[in-house]
Amino acid sequence: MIKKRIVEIIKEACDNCKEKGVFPYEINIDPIVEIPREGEFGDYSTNIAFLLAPKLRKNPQEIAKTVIQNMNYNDTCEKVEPAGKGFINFYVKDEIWKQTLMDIYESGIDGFLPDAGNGKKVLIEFVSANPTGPLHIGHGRGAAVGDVLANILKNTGYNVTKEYYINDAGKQIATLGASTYARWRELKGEDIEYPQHFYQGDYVKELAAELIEHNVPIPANQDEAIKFMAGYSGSKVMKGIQEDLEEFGVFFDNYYKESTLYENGIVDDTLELLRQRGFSYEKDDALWFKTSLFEKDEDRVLIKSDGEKTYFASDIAYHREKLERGFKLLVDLWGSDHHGYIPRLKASLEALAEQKDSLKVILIQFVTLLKDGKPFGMSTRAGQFTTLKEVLSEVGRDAARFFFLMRKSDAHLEFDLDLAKKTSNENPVFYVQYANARIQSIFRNAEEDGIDVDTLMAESRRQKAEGSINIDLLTSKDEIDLIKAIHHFYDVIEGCARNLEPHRLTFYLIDLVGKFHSYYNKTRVLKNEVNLTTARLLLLFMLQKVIKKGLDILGVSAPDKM
RNA sequence: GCGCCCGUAGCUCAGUUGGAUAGAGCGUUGGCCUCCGGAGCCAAAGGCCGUGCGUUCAAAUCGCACCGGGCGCACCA
Repeated sequence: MIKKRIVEIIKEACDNCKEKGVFPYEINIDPIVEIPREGEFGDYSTNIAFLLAPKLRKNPQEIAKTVIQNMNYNDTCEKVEPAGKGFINFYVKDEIWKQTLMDIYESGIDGFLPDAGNGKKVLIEFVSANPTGPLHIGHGRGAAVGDVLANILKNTGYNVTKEYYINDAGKQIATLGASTYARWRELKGEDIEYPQHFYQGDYVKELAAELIEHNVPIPANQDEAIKFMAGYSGSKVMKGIQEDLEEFGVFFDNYYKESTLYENGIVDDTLELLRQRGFSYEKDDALWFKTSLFEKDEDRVLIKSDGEKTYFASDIAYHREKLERGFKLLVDLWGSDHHGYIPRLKASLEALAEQKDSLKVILIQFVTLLKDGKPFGMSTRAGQFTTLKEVLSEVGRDAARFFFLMRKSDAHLEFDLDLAKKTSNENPVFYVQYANARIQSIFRNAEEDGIDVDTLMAESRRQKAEGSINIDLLTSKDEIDLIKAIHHFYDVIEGCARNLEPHRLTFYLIDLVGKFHSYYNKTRVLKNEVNLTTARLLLLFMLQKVIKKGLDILGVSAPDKM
């Protein structure tokens, strides 16, 4: 990593300044090195002079000059310049850039990616839709974001577990049972009123019809029948959800049932623990948690006056259980309408384990479907669904996943169905995939010229050892820029992981691929002088590795032909 | 009333830990293959970064107030 080398160079320079007595004392700040906006400010820049200025009581421009004078950068940079009001800009040697290309080849793309996680155990919980109806498009967005985030964390050295939490103990499942029972009686010819608060979707009728069709024996007692149907419908719906997720390319390591928390006494244990520590109290025949002790929020009910436990109670138990399973970082993806729930849950983790910061909640904003430029199918009328399944069959997995990741997750997303279906440059999915197909096409043509790209790579590796490296012939600005862009994959992935923001990868890929398309248009790869062709093929080889890896993390396919 | 998110080009949106002259796609206008895939490329036009005040060497980014949009504020799940 060149950036790390730059940080070292700066630190060394500061040490030199101290030794020579230029600085009165040891400088102990981590210099911030960033990639400047494209332009004349070099490959990297640091603001360290600004940070030192108040301490040394000197003008930042002067400090920048002093630091540079005491800097040994010749191994990495062709020049280092003071700029602006006190920036220090680093211009990395082209040879170094080219060298990193070979280094990435040596280490492989996986070895190249950062190891920020260091094996840390992460539990990422997402979707977690109640099994009372099919997944809708909002769940799809959560599924895409969660799955890709998991991929990113896995690729940066985290030990990741993906989990789906099933609320199977609450009232909703009971209502699903009652709904199915009511529909079942209707189908049996009874004239009954179907209550407003029951599930309105047609899938309930279908479930009831199935029961009749397959002659499933129904208990005669009404309560037992409802209970039976709750179990039946719940597992059927859950199965459907799993099938939809599978089609979407999302697989979970665990499905964790709320009911197991009760069966294993974890909820009662947790409540007892809170009571012992004095974080709960009784009022109006209910048991309350002292949220206000930890967060700017009101106290919340754990056990209602009728003796029933709230969802909050089991959620606390669930998250405590996550910590006890050894997870150090808990990532939850919730619909943004649940944002008000964050403080109380964090408060509970603080109360139980002083670990409120180990919980990171990512909010998923709403998705609006657009068709013919107009919002579509978002009726609030009960029972009207715009299901994930429908969207998938309309636009396919690749476009759906890619589109869900084109916005940061806490921003509204307009999902343009027409655009997602287009096979043109307007559709960014195809734009990215097309780049890969184009490179592959060049490789196919190369093969016709008797060049096998894989053997070529091995060859260039040997040449490197002999000191005559083909990549020396990559001299144009476009080529160096492409190499830099390839190298920045590292920073992008690191940023995605640090901020838990997978959308950055999507933007990076679009940008990277744009550089390639531009390069392709002005530069001929094949049928040049043989060493030049070789050098350019090598560049494309590494570029393709990054594109494929990026798409792989997004869970989007990278076809060789389109 | 209280809280959270959002406000950047005509539209949809990026903008790194606060950094230098604000970025892309679409749309508009005008160009580019005898040539590795035109599902592509190049160029132009387009901006009070919602408004005001503050913090800072430096603010689209942080703080406060206001305006506008969305969403929450149950002994619901």
